[in-house]
Amino acid sequence: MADTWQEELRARGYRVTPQRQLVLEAVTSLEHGTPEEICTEVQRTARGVNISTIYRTLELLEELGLVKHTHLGHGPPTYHLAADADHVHLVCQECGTVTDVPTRVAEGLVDTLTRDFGFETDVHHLTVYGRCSNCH
Amino acid sequence: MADTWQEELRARGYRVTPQRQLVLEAVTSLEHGTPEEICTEVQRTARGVNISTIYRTLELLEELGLVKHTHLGHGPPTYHLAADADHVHLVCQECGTVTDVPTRVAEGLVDTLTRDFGFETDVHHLTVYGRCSNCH
DNA sequence: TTTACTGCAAATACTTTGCAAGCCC
DNA sequence: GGGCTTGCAAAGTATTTGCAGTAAA
Repeated sequence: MADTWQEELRARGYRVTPQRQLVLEAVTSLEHGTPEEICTEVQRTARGVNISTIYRTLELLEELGLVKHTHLGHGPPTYHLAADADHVHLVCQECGTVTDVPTRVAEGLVDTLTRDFGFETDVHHLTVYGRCSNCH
Repeated sequence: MADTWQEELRARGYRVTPQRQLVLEAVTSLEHGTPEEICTEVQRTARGVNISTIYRTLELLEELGLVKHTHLGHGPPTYHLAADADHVHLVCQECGTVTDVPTRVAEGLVDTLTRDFGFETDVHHLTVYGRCSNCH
């Protein structure tokens, strides 16, 4: 399963470029990152890369199902690998800390929404706000 | 319990102004609204009110615990009365529809997070993404 | 009168878009 | 070589801030 995504790109008429590889690597190594942070990470290797390329690339990678994003509050969205997405974000409204917990915690919620409302939950996009154990 | 919030304002050294009353009324009648939408609603009564006043007022009303906001996706946040907040938002990633369901559906999740992670969930700020019954 | 509040305009943050040059295939 | 991609700059959308005039108490 070496370079599947590259082939997938080409199969769809897109091209494999250094920028796209770098963005995917940055998302991988950062685990969680805003477009700005990803841009900074990419620029450690290739200085010329523009922020608008980051936005365009993230949109493309998301369309391909390689990365996902979540809204963790006011600011810019956070991107992460779709493959690493098996967790739910807990955001502390007090200190801003983000904790990852297994999606298993939302099983009951998912079942209820499916059963009672016919709603198919995207658990990987779930963010829960509240107070972490340090802040109460 | 007529004018408690006005007294609360004054008690804290703030002032009761027509703008603040109008914003609260707009949030009440809209049920859910972005700052922009609230501004438009307010301006149906008082044309001169500026969008920056809306932002400042919403921040104040939230600090007082009268209104709350949620992030329903990319765009601007949605404000609603704290008193009306007893629901969870289901956002369809396909058609964009927002459905309100009782917070009760998240009981299990809340309990698990409290028990296993010491995390105190703010259910009223909970937004669940996925596909609604019409979109799959 | 005192000083919080507002409107206005400018600044800031985040994201998108147009276009000519560049590079993948 | 064709056309998808990129960098750059400019425009667009969302929000914040400074300041001087206005109004609540």
